[in-house]
Amino acid sequence: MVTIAEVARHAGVAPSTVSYVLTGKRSISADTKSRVRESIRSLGYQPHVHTRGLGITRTNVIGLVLPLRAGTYVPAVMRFVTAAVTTARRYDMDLLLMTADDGLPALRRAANSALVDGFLVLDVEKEDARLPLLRQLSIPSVLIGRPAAARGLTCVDLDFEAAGAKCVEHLADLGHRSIGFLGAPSAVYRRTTGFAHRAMTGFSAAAMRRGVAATALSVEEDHDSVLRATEVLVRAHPSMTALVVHNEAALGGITACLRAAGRHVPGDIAVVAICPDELAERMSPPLTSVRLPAEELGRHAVELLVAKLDGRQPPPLVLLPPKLSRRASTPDPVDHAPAAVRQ
Amino acid sequence: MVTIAEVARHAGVAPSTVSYVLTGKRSISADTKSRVRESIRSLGYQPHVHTRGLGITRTNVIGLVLPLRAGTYVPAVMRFVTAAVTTARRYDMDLLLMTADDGLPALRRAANSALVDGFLVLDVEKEDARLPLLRQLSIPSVLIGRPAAARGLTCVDLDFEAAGAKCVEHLADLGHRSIGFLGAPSAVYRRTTGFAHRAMTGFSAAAMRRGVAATALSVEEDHDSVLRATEVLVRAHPSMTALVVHNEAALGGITACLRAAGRHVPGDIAVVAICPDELAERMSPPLTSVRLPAEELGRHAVELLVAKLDGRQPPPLVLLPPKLSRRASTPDPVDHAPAAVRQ
DNA sequence: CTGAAAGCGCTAACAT
DNA sequence: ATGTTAGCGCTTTCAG
Repeated sequence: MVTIAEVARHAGVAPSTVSYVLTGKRSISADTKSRVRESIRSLGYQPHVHTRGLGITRTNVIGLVLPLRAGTYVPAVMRFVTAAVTTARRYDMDLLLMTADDGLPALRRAANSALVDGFLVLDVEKEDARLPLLRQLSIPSVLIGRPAAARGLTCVDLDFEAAGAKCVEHLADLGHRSIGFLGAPSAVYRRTTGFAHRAMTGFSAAAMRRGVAATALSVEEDHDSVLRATEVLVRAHPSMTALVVHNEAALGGITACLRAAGRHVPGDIAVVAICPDELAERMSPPLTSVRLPAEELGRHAVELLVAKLDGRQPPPLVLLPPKLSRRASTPDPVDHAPAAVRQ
Repeated sequence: MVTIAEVARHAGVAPSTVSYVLTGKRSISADTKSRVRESIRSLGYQPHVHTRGLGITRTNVIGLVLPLRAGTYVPAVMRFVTAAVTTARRYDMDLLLMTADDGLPALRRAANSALVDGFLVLDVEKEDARLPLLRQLSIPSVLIGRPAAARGLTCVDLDFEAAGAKCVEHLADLGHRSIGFLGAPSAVYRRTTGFAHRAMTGFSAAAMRRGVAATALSVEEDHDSVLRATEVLVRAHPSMTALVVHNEAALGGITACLRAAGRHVPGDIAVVAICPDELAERMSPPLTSVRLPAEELGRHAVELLVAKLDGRQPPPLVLLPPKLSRRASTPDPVDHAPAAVRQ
């Protein structure tokens, strides 16, 4: 291993001089400087990561904090990783995937040892335990998600409130006057996960604005629960002609469950999903959906972090606007469709 | 910042004693141990990774070398990453995704600066420029792939030779006597990529053993090339009743192309693919396939690396046996099928 | 402008 | 079973 001492010997100077050439913290004669540079090159010297007093030298590594808790759906997380790693490459940076269940010690370790230049944090909860630490660390971080107290932090997220609203707008424009909402498992709402809550809020508020009847229900992950929820909705609200689904697990069986409850998609009931585009496209019939833009979120997150590392002051919050793609599950109203019923 | 010295003072012992309590590298009296532990807790001590003598202490980070060259199909690579990151977590290790196009400087940097404990190298070519460096580095590495000179290195790969053979065996068992092979683009064979070559070799050798007529063709990635290749095969070998396809890009259009050449799958011609299972399942008709087990390769690779880090001596080469899943594209022979023709 | 030398927090010989 | 001490590679005083 080639050390600073060897470089110094090779260049005929003191170790400290080499250090100063590297850090630029004091002026060095052009002659010495070039001699040291030459030695560095010819010996192939590489600074040793574990001995940088203050993070003066960048590591060009971004710490991506993604706890692999039980129940984490890894492929979904990987969509973020793919986007982040691709974007990071454009800035000549690498990604350290930090998957420890309890992030705190790992975060502290990585920050203190100057292993990474900054953090990207996934899976952010409303009252996230990691926030105080992140604020206090010397290296910057960007959150994917939207905690309650974002003060002093940078966040990227989909505007889930607008997403919920957009679903309602689309359906109301098509003439629907009674709309159901199938949300995440109730545990998600009980935890302070935020995004689920915000989508539901957006949905309800938009329904009020448009004078549309709205009924929201949380749905567990098992098939039975989906079946029961749809039946409840259909029975209690026979005039309901549209459904918004914000639950990827439930999505797979939704058409079949509605059919079991006596409703045909899209003839009897229209469906809009909030989910990744690929998923919506692959359903039969293909579902109109507001997309969950993992790719864009990942890309923006990296770009925000790079901006902070460069000393720029990026906006504290980037909220991606929702984009609705219309597919077969929300056709134009036809004459023989069940009459829309005013609330 | 709480240091080991402060903990020592607080517990009334020497710094080294604290260190030994932490590392467990020598026996400490139960009394002292608990006193030190108590001090650590009450002072909130966090080890500072910044100063570990020689790379004796591990960083618990694995460097995953995956050059994101132009043309790299990221989702395919991510299948390895997913498997690797999940397995690494089980050993309490993290993954550093090193995506620089030219791996050499990055490899050297990571190794010299003790950023990672070892490397996992993807995308290994037969004469890989990184091999000499990897051999000479002080940290271990595991290759996914199979270079020509594997001496001193550890490799994991699918046994592509057996995979090619397995396709032939299956088809020969069904009575086919003339089989075609559509391989990777010719550039892949010209480059020393190995796996393509080995699959083809296995195919040809098995055909010889079984006394089956074999015709191999390389296929470019564009649709036209697929069309042309199938036509050539069908025309030149009218008695051909089966096809082995080792080319993911060509797979999508293969059924249509055969149809255009006047052959129906599986009525007129049977098809076996070497590709990920998901892909084969989603085709219509679903294709019999030998699966490309990215998940297992990733898992094995991490496990081999961990073994080396623990000072164990893992086998230098793990060759996963091919697994053939039969699907609709290779039905049992029926009476009205074209008569099998002996060579 | 440059060297010598004292640490940084920690580990591992070498002592007892 | 524990303490003492000499480094690890690098930065940063302190002296010229």
